Parts: sequence; structure tokens; C-alpha cells
Amino acid sequence: MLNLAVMSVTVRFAPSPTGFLHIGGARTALFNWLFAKHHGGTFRLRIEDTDRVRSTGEAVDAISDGLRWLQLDWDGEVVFQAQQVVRHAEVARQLLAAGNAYYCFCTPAELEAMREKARAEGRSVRYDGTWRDRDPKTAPPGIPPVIRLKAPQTGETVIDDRVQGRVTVANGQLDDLIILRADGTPTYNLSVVVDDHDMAITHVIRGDDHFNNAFRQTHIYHALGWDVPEFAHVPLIHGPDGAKLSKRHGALGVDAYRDMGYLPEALRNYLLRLGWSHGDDEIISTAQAIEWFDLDAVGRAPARFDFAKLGNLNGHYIRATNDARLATLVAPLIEKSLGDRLDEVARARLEAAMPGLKPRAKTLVELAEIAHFYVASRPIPVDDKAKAILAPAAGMLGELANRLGDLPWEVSALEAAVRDFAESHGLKLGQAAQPLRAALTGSTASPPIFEVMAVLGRSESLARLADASAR
RNA sequence: GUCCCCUUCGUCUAGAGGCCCAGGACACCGCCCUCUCACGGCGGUAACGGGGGUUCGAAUCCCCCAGGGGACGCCA
Repeated sequence: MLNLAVMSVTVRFAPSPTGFLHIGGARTALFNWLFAKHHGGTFRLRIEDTDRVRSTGEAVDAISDGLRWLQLDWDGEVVFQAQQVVRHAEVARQLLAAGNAYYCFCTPAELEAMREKARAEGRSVRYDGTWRDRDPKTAPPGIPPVIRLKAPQTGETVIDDRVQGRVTVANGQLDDLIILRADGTPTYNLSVVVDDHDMAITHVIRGDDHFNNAFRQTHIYHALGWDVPEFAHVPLIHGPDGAKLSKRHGALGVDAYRDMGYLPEALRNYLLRLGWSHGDDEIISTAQAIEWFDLDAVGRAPARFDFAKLGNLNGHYIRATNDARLATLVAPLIEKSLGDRLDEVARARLEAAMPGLKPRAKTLVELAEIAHFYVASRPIPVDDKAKAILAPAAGMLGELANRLGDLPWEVSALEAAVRDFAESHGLKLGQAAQPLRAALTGSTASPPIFEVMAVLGRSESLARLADASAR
């Protein structure tokens, strides 16, 4: 057991760079980051790239970009596991020399046959220990051996997991895992143990899919005489159907969430509440999360990913975001659909429109869509419903435009004038407001129409009205 | 198949023997606000997987069953 009183908390996020930073990894990273911040500790990033074939530089970039976007900054230099292989192999030979490991000359084909047989007979699938006590001198020639850990065969191994609780496994269930491959490269479990030890990791917080490895790794720690870190295995995230998260439902890279228009703070809040809670709190700031986060409050059951709740949270954070930042985030999206840069007038109008726009969007993509009419060039596009409203209203709009012509151009005066106009024509306000909306926004749904007019300005508003009554 | 883990409203969860004929949030439904659509406010439907125990008393403790998930690689 570690003496935590004298050791400062050090955790790590250790993805293998074989793809993007997916949503489960992002949550694991978040939990590690919060735990480190909560304890005033250190959060390290280690890239587990010992699989040279599947690891790519693009994936390394995607993962670090994803972490940066989520504002999960790591401490110190990134550690690349592949650069430590010499050290790992050295530890394997040290284990061999001490009699805690041995050469195994079984070929992959033989092992496969062993597994096949065990499966067929309904036994648990594991190495049978053929070479555990056999003299290497009796080895068949020409077969490069692997090194296996001489794991305890009797008794049991106990892990006091910070999330899963105390779990006990009979050592007879575990076999002698390979720690060094025939080509002399270390395997995952060895590398992890050596790196975690060398990096002075105090708490290993990772996905539940690693739980079984924790027992094997514990054996390696024991064989080496090293302190075993605290483990915390957090449940995986499932798709809406309860099955493993697939690409179809959300096992996307965090960059995909950014592209769908989610704010990083919304995604973080959502991920935090997936499997962790603090009473009835739902909207949780980063400062509060750091103050409150604790491994003991992490749930043990896997959670399902729910876009509806993410959307709700995102809507909240959009509303809470100031107009300038929102305009900056949305402008590129609009420019893309417009195929043109927004000039300064348009940028200013966009920002001025944000108070009316932001309670109406759940994503930045939606925000860009509903903001589009503000900066569209005349004649603005008009949807079918709006066209239907406009058709019989051309005369009325012309008359209304005349009334509006020399008014002080601000919300209350415009509203008063239109109300007066409606009343004098025996119309309800809506009967005047909807045609106005159709003409000015090209749609039947928009922010309050007098606010729209104020943001659009006198000349643009009157020009759009003229366009509409001229149809 | 073997081992390990999990099981409260549709979803995320609160709940650590009486405060719970179970609370909050999202989603859904209704009403209010209202120039539309949202936002917001108010209200509603909806859950302790099943069966045995322990106890004066169980969502909470124990056992069994069922269902779900994870792991069983010279991948990580």
C-alpha cells in the first residue's frame, strides 16, 4: 500500500494512438484531470504506442487536440511508451534473472491449439504452464522464446478498487502472462507497470475494460517488489441500446462533437454527470467540479449515452455564453454556408442579434442556421410557409412600410406603431406581425419581430419589406 | 464456456434500515407567458429485475435466480 500522506497525487491518461479521442476516453481523461486538480496533484499524458503497426502520428495529434479543446491540460512532457522499451525489456530480464520469470518456447500455433482445446472442453482459456518448470536446455532448436511471468498459482489476489470496491480473484484463474515477446519487445502489461512506477503514478484511473489486467499487473508489481498504486476502474459508456458504444451512436471523436456544434464546457458537464453525481446538482462549473470530484461518488454501473440531455446542457451553455464569443464561434459556420466572408457590418449585426438568437438553439450549428437570415443578402430566401403568408399580404406590407418610414427606429416605437396599425385595421397583432416576420426573416419562426427590425436597421428592414410587397 | 462486475422512472441519477406508498434532471404530455418559435414558470405520466431470508421495519443487509456488461492475444 502506498503511503499517500507523503506522496503527492499523480495520475495519467494513457490512450493508445490508434484512432481519435473517443467519448469514453474523454471521460476517463476528465476524471483523471479532476482528480489531480482536486488533490493539487499532477496529471500526465502518456501515449501507449508500443504497437508500432497500429499507432499513428495523426492519432497522437487527434488525441492531444481533443484534450486541448476540452481544456484538459496535462502537466509536463508527453511520455511516449515506445521510447521506454529498452527499460521495459531490461526489467523483464531482471525478472528472469531473479527467477520470477521464465522462457517459454511455445509457438503461437501451439498456443492457439491450447486455447482451442480449452474452449472446446469448457475450461477457462489460459496458458498451461508447459515451460514454467522445464529446463530451457530441452527447448526445440530455432524457436525464439518469449518471457513469461512466473505468477502465483495458489492463493488469491485482492484489489481494493476505489470505484469497484474490494474484488478478489483466485490466482489459479490467472495464467503466466507474456511480458517480453519473442522479438524482444515488451507487452502492454509490463510496459504499463514499469511506466506507472517510473512516473510515480499514485492512482490508476481507467476504463473498466482494464479490470482484469489490474490483477495481472498486481502480480508484476509484487514480483518486482514495487508498491501497487491505487486502482479506480470506471464503467464504460454504452450506446442508447445498452450495447457497446458504436460509431452510429456516439463513439465519435470529440472533434465530431465540436463539429456538431457542442461547446466543450457542455460536453464536459455532460460527461461528468455520466457516472458521477453530487446530490441533485446538474449544472456544474469547472471550479465546483474540481472542488467536489471524488472517486467514491463514481457509479459502478455503465451509463448510456443520451444526445437529448447533451443537447439540453449545450443549450444552457450557449445561453450562458457572451454574445461576442458566440458571434465568433458562429461566424465561420455562416461564412461557410454563404460562401463568402462577413463584412464588419454583418459581424456587428450578428453579435447584436445574439440575445434573441441564443435561447433558440441547442447547438452552434442550429445557431448559425437561425442567424442566417440576419446576414443574408437581398432578396433573402423565403421558405414555403412564409411565402404562403406573404402572398395575400403584399398590400398590407406596403401600407405598413409607409407608416414605419420615419419612425424612431427602436423596439418600443416600432411595436407601438404596428399595434396601432393592426388595431386601426381591425387586425390582431399576430395578423400583422406574421407577414412582417415572413418578409423580414423569410420564415415563420424567429426572434421577436420588433427586435429583428431593430437589429436589421431601418434601411435593410424597409428594403426587405419592399422586396416582399413587390413579389 | 470460464472468471469478474453491474441491475432505482424511457435516459442520467439521489438514496448508505425508519426522513421514501422513493427526490432531482433530460425526454414526453398539459397549462401559463406570448407577434411566431424558443427560453422561462407551473403541473402531470413514469422506477426500486424476480424470489427467498434477516429485522418491529429493507430500495438500502444476506442468499438464489434472471438479465446486461467486461475480460479471457507474442493488441492496448
